[in-house]
Amino acid sequence: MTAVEPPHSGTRKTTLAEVAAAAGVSLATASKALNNQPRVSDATRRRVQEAAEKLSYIPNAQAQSLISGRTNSIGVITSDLTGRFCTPILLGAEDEFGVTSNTVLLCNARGDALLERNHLSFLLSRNVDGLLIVGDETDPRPHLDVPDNVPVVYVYAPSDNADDCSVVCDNVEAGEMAVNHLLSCGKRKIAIIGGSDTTPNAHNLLLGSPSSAQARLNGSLKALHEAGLEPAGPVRFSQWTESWGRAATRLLLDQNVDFDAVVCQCDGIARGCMDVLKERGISIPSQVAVIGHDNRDMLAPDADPPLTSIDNCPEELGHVAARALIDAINGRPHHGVESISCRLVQRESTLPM
Amino acid sequence: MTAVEPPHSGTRKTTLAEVAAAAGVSLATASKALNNQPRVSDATRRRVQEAAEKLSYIPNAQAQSLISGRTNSIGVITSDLTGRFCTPILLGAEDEFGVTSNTVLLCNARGDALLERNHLSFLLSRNVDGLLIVGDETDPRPHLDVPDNVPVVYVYAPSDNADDCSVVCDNVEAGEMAVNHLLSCGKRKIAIIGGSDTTPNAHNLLLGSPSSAQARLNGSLKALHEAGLEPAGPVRFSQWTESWGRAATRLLLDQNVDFDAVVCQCDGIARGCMDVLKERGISIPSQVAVIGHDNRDMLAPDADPPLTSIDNCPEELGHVAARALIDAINGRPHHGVESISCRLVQRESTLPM
DNA sequence: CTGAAAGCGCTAACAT
DNA sequence: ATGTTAGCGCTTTCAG
Repeated sequence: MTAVEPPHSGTRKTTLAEVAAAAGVSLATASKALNNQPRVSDATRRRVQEAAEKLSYIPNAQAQSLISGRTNSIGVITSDLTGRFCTPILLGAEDEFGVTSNTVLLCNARGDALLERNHLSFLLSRNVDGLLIVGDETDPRPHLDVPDNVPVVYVYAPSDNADDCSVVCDNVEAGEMAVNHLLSCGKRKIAIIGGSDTTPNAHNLLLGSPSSAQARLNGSLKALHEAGLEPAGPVRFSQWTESWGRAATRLLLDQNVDFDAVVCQCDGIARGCMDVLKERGISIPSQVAVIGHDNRDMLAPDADPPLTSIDNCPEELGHVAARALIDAINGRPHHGVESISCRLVQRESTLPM
Repeated sequence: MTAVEPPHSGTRKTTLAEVAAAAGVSLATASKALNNQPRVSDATRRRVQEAAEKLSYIPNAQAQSLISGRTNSIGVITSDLTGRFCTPILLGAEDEFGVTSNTVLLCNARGDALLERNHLSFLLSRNVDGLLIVGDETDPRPHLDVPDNVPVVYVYAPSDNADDCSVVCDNVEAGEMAVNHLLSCGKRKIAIIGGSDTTPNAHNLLLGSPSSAQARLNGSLKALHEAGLEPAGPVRFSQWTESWGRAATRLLLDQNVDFDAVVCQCDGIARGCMDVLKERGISIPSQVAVIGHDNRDMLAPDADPPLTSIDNCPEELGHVAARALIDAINGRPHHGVESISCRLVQRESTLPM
């Protein structure tokens, strides 16, 4: 960490007083003129605006918010080191705020609770109008203690306090969607390769908040049961990696499980699965169809054949979360967990084209 | 005298005045006490700190920076929609700024020049102490017109104004490094599969700033020439995708090019290349070694075999850029382009292990 | 329609 | 060692 010195004496910014002087009016009039307040003659207004333009006047947001009590900025605390969830969520949030002219103060807590507290008090001292807490897992995270005039929305990882507002993606629906798609393709013997099943702790069990692996599985099982089916072979959990996808697929094949489709709980697993199927000369999708989760950029569209996948729509998550936050800032807080629907992206790993 | 309210029931934030009153001291003393200024007795200081703690006092950053003239915040404008470059760069910058003292205002311009200008004036009105402009390509980008008391550092995509400070990764060195590693593994017949060669426009030609594909190629050719070698087969450019990697590799094989190693200009291409090699029964790395660029999380480590790759160290880019920005904020601006070294990450696609 | 004056919350000279 | 006072740049009554 490098030391920061006192301000460098550089060119000073033009103040409103200077603009007023240049336009030959008082401070108050200049302020009204620039803020489109009513009690200013058109001629004066124009004169002030021209002076401001000429001096390239930029209003001081600090001074403004000292008065208004509003900063038109929101704080985002994330623990997402890859930017995978965070970036699309921020994009969505920016879209929403764009209208209101808002700035995002971004902090990365790197999953460290202490760092998170530091960032939090920092953002509070900056008087952010609201907070977006972006997790990188679907498991619930501890409620954050924040003065209750500052609204908070939890994104991706919900708060463990049911009264808080959380926006998450619907992994149960995602699991269902995967199976239903395969069924619609005429597949009936559907195997499932799980991701990493972080055993939910007592806390999460109480809340009934399973890991994303469990949630996706629950959805898939539900869809199977509704069709009067059971998964082909045992469902195993290990990691969210290609190598696990390879290993799990080899297991299925070596144990002579009879299957014509595989739900892989992430695209990496699906890629590993496809590799092994191709290695064994099994054609995709005619003999075995493969579907993934997450619709990851580098993994799904460019697979061979391109991989059908369930997109969690993180950008939509950002939109909805931002809207909830704006509502709360405007005095209409949301409560509880809001689930965002996923989207099926059909490609050739399930559809012969 | 206003009653002191507990933090959770109060709507208004506690001010320093309230803390001072609670501690029975003046405003000035309270300020000194909390800012560890010298002229306060230990007893008083403790009393004030306790009062502040009890009232959960949070200083108002707006008021502070109205006085100090600095906001302890920097603005970041990015056009990186995936967060791939931006996130690690932000992490590096956060490290450098020290988590407790600085905030990052993040804006995404989505490659839109107008939106960029909007964000820029927004950040300026917020009096950011400096600006980090993060591109998503290695090609130079237009210089940004900013009042010269606000320092700017361009990251990843350099400014087209040589007087500006830019921090970029050294793709020439990366290209060299890839070839030299293969040479050190005993390979001599090295093929190269290029990425997307965005034809540099007249502007870039003048600046001598080739695309990253060209830069990497130049480095690789340099290393080959120094070893008295030429690339095996023609070097082709198309896209940064796996399918191009597959196509290019098939071309090499079908045209009977004699090669024992391939430099792929990104990990996706390398993955496609490996797939085709395996498909044709060519063993990696004993018959043909494969090396990629970028060391992408989901692509390189989990390939089969794991893919050796050149890491562009974006986090280091963030560190260096942040340091340059801090220097500039402190009145010691950097000028010109600074190149950051890459790092070779050895895995089994080049090394039998 | 325009301007003088009172702060927003805080720090930094200057008293005491 | 502590208190008083004058602003930082701006908006907003409230007089003219």
